[in-house]
Amino acid sequence: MRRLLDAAMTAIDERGYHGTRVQDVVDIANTSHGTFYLYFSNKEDLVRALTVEAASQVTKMSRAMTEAGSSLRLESWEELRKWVAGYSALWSQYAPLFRSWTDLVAIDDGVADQIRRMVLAHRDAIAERVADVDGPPVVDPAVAGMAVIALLDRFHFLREFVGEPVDDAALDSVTTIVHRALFPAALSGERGKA
Amino acid sequence: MRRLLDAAMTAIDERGYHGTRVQDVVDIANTSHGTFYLYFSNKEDLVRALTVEAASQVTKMSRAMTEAGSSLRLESWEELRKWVAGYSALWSQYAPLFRSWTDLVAIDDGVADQIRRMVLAHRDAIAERVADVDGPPVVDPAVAGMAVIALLDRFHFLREFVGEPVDDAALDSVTTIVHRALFPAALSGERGKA
Amino acid sequence: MRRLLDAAMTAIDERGYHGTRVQDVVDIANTSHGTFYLYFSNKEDLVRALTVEAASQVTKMSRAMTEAGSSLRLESWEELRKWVAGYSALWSQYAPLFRSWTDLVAIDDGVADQIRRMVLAHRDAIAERVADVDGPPVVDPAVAGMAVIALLDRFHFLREFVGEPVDDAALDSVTTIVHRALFPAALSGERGKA
Amino acid sequence: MRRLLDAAMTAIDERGYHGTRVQDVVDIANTSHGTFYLYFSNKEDLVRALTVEAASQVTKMSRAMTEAGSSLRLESWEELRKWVAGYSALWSQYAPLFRSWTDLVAIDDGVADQIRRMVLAHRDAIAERVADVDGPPVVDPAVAGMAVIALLDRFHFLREFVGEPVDDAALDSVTTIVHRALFPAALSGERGKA
DNA sequence: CATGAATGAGAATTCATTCAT
DNA sequence: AATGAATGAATTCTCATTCAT
Repeated sequence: MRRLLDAAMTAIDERGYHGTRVQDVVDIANTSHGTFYLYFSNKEDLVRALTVEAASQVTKMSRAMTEAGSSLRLESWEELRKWVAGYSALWSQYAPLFRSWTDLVAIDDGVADQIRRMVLAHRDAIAERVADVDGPPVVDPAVAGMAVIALLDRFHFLREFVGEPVDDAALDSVTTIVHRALFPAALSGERGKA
Repeated sequence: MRRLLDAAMTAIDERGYHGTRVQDVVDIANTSHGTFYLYFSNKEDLVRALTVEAASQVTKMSRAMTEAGSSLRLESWEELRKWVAGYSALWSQYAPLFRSWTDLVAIDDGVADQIRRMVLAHRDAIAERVADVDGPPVVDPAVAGMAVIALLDRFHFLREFVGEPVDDAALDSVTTIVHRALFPAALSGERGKA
Repeated sequence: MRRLLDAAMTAIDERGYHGTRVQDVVDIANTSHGTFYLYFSNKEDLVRALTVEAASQVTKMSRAMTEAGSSLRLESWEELRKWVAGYSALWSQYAPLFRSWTDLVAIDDGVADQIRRMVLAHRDAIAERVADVDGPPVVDPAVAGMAVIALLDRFHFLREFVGEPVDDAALDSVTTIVHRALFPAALSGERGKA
Repeated sequence: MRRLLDAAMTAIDERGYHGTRVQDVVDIANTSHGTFYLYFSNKEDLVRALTVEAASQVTKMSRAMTEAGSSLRLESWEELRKWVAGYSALWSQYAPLFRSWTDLVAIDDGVADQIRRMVLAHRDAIAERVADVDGPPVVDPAVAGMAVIALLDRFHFLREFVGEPVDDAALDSVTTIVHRALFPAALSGERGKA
C-alpha cells in the first residue's frame, strides 16, 4: 500500500495525473492490477489518499503557526526565511501532487474539498500573523495570506517549468519579497544581499 | 474556425481540458466531427491555436512595458494598478486556458514551448522595469519578475477556487502587495485604503 | 441496428444472456465494438430493446383477444388451438429471449417492468375470456390465466431442454389439456385423438 | 461445508446465480476464500452440489408416486391437492435454485444432465399415473406430465415475480386446473370452492 | 466544404482462483 | 484445516480519428 502510494507519486511526477495509468503505478510498485484494486477502489481513491497525506502536512504547518505557545514571528526576516524553507521542502516532497492540483480539483469533489479547506486554513493562519503585527493593517490580511500562498506555490512550479528549480538564493529573494510585501515597516533586519 | 475556437474555450471552461471531448466542442460550435478535423489536425492542434492566441496577448503586454517610448513606471502605484488590472482582465478572458496551463504543458511540447517563452519574456520585462528603478536592486530582478507572475496567476485561480472571485478591492490590495515587494523605497504614493 | 438486434438474438440463443459478450454480438453482426455503443449505451440497453419488441408482440396477442369486435372463443377447441399455435410461434421466434426471462428480470428493472406488465396484461386477457363463459366460474380466472401462461411458456422451454422440441402433435395435446382445464363443461368438440 | 451450501442458497436467493460472487458466499458463511476452494473446486462445483440435493428431493417425490405399494391416486382431488402441496413446498425450499434453472442448464453440462434426468423421471412418473386411470387416455401422457411440471414450476415463479406469492387458495385453484386437465372424467369430487 | 457513421486502440475494473503461511 | 493477499485473464466501455458520401 505504501509502495503503491509512492509509486503513484513517481508516476504522477513523470507523466502527470492524467497521463498516469493504473498500469504505470502497478508497474513501478512491482505488483499487479488486482492488488491495486485491493487497496484502492479506483484511481481517484488513490489520489484522494495522497491528498489527505499532503494536506495534513500543510495543515500541520498552518497549525504550528497559530497554536498557542507558538512564537513564530513572520515579521522577523530570519523566521520568515525558515518558514519559507519549510514550505519549499514540503512543496518539493509533494511536487507531483502540488503540480497536479489544478487538475485534481476539477476531477474529484472530495479532493477539491480537502484542498479548499487546506488553502483556507493556511490563508487564515498567515492572515492572523499578518494582522497581529503592531500598526494598522494596510492591506486586507486575507488577501495578503492568499497572495503569499499563490506566490510560493506557483513560483516553485514556474521555476521548475522553465528549468531553473528553486534554490537557496531564490528562496532568500522570495523571502525578502514576501517580507517587504507583508511588513513594509520592518525594512531593517533584512539580509543585505538578498 | 473562430466558432470552434470559441466553443473550445467554453467547453474547457466548463469541464477542464481533459474533460472536454471533441464531441463537446463540435456540439457547442454547432458543427460536426468532420468539420473539426478539417480545421485542426487533432485536439492538441486546437489547444495549440488557443495558446498562441493567449500567449500573444500576454506578450503584447510585456512588449508594451519594455518597448522604446513606453513610459510605464511600475513604481507608481497608480500605474502599477493599471497594469495589474490589465493582467487581471487578460486572465479573466483566457481563464479556462490559464487554469489549464499545468495540464497543457504536460501534454504537448509545442504548447509548453509557447508558454515557456511567454513566461520568460514576461518575467524579463518585469525584471527590466524593476532593475531600472534608481537605487541598488535589493532582490534579484529575475526572481522578482517570476514572483510577480506567480502571484498574479495563482491568486486569480485560488480566489476563484475558494469561491471568492477577484474584485477591484482585491486588486487594490494585490497592487499594494506587489508595489511594496518590488519598490520598498517608494512607500509614499500608495492609496491609503488598500 | 436491426443487424445488431438480430445478432444479439442469435448470440443469446447460442450462449445465453450471460454468456453473450458484446464482442460476440458485433462479430455476428459483422461490425465493430464502437458501432455497438453508437446504437446502444450498453448490453442492457440492447436487451431492453429486444424485450420491448417481444413484449409488444405478446401484448398485441392479448389485445386481439379482448378488444371489441373480437370473436375469439377460447372455449372452442379449434379456436383455442389456433391461439395456442399463435403463442407457440411467438415463443419460437423470441425463444432466446423467453428462455432468458428469468435472468433478465433479475438484471434490469426496466426489463422486469416490461415483462411484468406484459404478463399481467396477458393473464388478465385470458382471465376475461375464461370468466365470460356461461356458467359459474369454478376456478379463480386470474389463477387460471397465470396457469395457462406458465404452462405454455415453460412447456416450450422444457421440451427444447429435453431435446424434444414442441411439434404439432404436442400442441394438439397441450390445447386439449388447456381446454379441459379452462372449460370442463365443454367436453364435446375436442378432437378425438389429441 | 453445510454452511457454505446454505450460504450459497441465501446468496443466490438475493442476487441470482450470476450476481452471486464467491465473495458473497464466503461472507455469509463467515469463512474465507481459501476454505471455499477446500470444499469445492470451483463455483460450478458448488452449484452442482446444490443441484444434486434439490434433484434428489424431487426424485424422491417421483419415486414415491410410482414405487410398488404406493397408493397415491392423483385422480382423487384430495390426493392431488396433497401432491401439489408437496411440490409447492419443495419449490419454496429450493426457490433460488429452481428460479435459476434456466441459467444453470446453460452453464454446466453436469448440472444440465442432473436436471434433465430429474425432469424426465418426474414426467414419466406423472405420465404413468395418468395412463393408469381407467378409460382410454385422451392426451399423450408424456405431454400431460411435462405440462403439469411446466405449469407448477412456472406458476410459482410468475406469481412471485408479479408480487403475489403462491398461497393455499392459489394451490386449490391450481389443483382443480390440473385435476380437470388430467382427469376430465372425474368431475365429481372437486372441492366446491376451488 | 461539410457531414456523421464507423472504427478500434486503449483504459478501467471485476472476480474466480491460487498459494505461501 | 484455514486463511486472505495476490494475481491476471477477461470484459465493458470511451473517444479521438478516419473516410465514404
